[in-house]
Amino acid sequence: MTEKQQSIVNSALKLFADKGFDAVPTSAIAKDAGVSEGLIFRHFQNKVGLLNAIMQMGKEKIADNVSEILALNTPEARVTAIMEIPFYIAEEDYPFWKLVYSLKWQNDYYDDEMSKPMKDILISALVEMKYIDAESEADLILSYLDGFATTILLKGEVVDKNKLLQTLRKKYK
Amino acid sequence: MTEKQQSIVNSALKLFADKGFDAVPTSAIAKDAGVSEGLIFRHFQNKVGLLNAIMQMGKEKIADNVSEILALNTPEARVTAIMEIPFYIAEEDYPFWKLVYSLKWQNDYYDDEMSKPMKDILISALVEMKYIDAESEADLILSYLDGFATTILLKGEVVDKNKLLQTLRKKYK
Amino acid sequence: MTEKQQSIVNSALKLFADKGFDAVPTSAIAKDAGVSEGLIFRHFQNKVGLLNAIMQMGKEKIADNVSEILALNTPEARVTAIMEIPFYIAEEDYPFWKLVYSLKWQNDYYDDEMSKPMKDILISALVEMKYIDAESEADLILSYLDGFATTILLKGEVVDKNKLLQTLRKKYK
Amino acid sequence: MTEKQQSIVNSALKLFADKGFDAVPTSAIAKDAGVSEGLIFRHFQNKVGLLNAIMQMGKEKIADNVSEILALNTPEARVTAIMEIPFYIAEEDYPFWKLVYSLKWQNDYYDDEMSKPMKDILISALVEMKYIDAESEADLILSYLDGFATTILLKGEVVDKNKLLQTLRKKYK
DNA sequence: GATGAATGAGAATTCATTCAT
DNA sequence: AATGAATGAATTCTCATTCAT
Repeated sequence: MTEKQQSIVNSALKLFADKGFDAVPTSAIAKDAGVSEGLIFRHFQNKVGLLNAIMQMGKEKIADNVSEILALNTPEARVTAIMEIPFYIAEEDYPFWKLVYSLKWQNDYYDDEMSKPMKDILISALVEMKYIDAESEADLILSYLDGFATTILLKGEVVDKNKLLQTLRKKYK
Repeated sequence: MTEKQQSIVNSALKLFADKGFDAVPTSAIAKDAGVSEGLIFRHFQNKVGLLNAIMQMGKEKIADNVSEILALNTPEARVTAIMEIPFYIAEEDYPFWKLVYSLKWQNDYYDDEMSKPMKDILISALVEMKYIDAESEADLILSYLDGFATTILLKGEVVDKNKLLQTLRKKYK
Repeated sequence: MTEKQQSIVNSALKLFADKGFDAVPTSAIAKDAGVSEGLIFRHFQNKVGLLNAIMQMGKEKIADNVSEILALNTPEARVTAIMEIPFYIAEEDYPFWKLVYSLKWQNDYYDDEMSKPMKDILISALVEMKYIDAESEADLILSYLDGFATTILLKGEVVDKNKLLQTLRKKYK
Repeated sequence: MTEKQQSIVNSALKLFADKGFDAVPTSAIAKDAGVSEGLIFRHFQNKVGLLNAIMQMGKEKIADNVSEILALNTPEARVTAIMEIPFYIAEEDYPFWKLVYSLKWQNDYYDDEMSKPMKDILISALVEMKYIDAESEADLILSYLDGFATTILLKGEVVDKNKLLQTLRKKYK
């Protein structure tokens, strides 16, 4: 990926995360990226192609996450790690996650791809832990995860993330 | 509000919730509502005015919710009721809540107004219950709430809501 | 003409004179006149009909002017009177004349009707005064008239009308 | 300025001069100019931006006029030259001046900028010529100028411009 | 006579996308 | 690869006009 390509992706990600995919004209992306509008289409075919490229890059990050979690020894550790994912998102990755969460509400395409691997890991961990209704238990934990993500990504400046994590951990001693 | 005005609001709410505010042209709303496009602007000034009207109507619903919860006797009951709100949203109100949640991600204007009263109730209930860090505790519960809302509104057809609630309650017996 | 009809005409005249016929929506007229938009069409058929009604009323005023001038004894007095017409327009008639002058530039329909009688009087007066090229002389005087009208109607607050008239008269002792 | 940009400006000037700014849709300009409607907005932002561009180009023409007049040796020559400006407007510049004069009547924004330099030259010439009330004298001459412009631009085909100028000069021999 | 809801045509503007250079 | 002019379809919004009450 050339420097300009990267610049387009960065600008698009920032703007999409901020205003939503549909609210961002390609002209705004080109301007922010300091390139001509035509270049976006030469590199990414069309606006959706640009979105796909962004999501593709994100998925690779997620794959890394998944393997880290799989590397944990106990099922308990794996479950906890998943639930606490939002607390460990690097600030530089906030735009990507904001975009993922905003797309959830309009488009189920990306969502499944993102959460499916986590759900699979969760269920097998919970089965290993002898939970009777592992699926419902998994859904509950994924709900927590979504809730924490929502809070952290949207109220990052208002809510004390670390205190929140502490409070959470006390419950799950 | 005339019949046609109501029809516009209904169609807009449905479409906004489904595709997102920015992805719905006013022509689509008019068509769905069976009115001329101009009428939207005559009644609501502009597209944002229409959105505002929808949100205004929703806020009244929320106010009702708030007073119901305040009517509960014990702080424990109030806390539980808030956390479980998403499980009790009527299906006919799903579009409104989907819209609220989707707007959160591009526009924090409405959000504060929505969650502020709940947070206030939570904090005073938690103080009454002698929690040391009531604020963090409240944030945690509101995070749960957002997570449950996300799951129920988005995966309503895939996830068994009642089972999920049962699983949740077992934890907070 | 009923009170509301008069109110419509007044508002329309004021707004047309100020912003130009094409720049004034009928909705603005209705609002300013304090009547419903439909009423304009009931009384005047359409927007052009309203303009015609205004111009018709103005023409009657002009006819009065014409007879006053015809009543003057000497041809010199008549010529002078015509040239000085703009200096004697009542302030309340400014909007009407501004409208006439603004329409000149888009629409030759009204202009002829307004200036034709004056030109006829001028020519016969000038013939009587033994001018060789009465027509050119008349055009020159009508040009003066237009110039004074332009100055007085547009720069009424900036230019001292009376001083200007004095200066003019010194030339034509 | 590209060829198409120039074509837009030409068409707009012609149509605005003819029918008035508010009466000309951008679609008509695009059609006349043989370009897509969108191009107008890409180059000039909006309809008013197009008008501004036209006026800006015209002001440069005026500046040329002003310097020519300033180059004249005697104050008498300068005064006469200003008064006679309308007689020397090139036919190709008629549309621009028609536009200026038609805008005067709804919008005084441009007017001052146009006539101010002329008034300044006039006053200093008249002072040099020992006129007691130079300002009023200047206003009178500017009124003449406006009158001649009105006649020539609007009745150019009906009135004999040269004869009129002759008649005028006889007065000011 | 009077209102105000409603319409439909059209006007200004936006925007994804193409294309010559 | 990169630009920027250009397009055409859509989109938001306006406005004269009609019509039921």
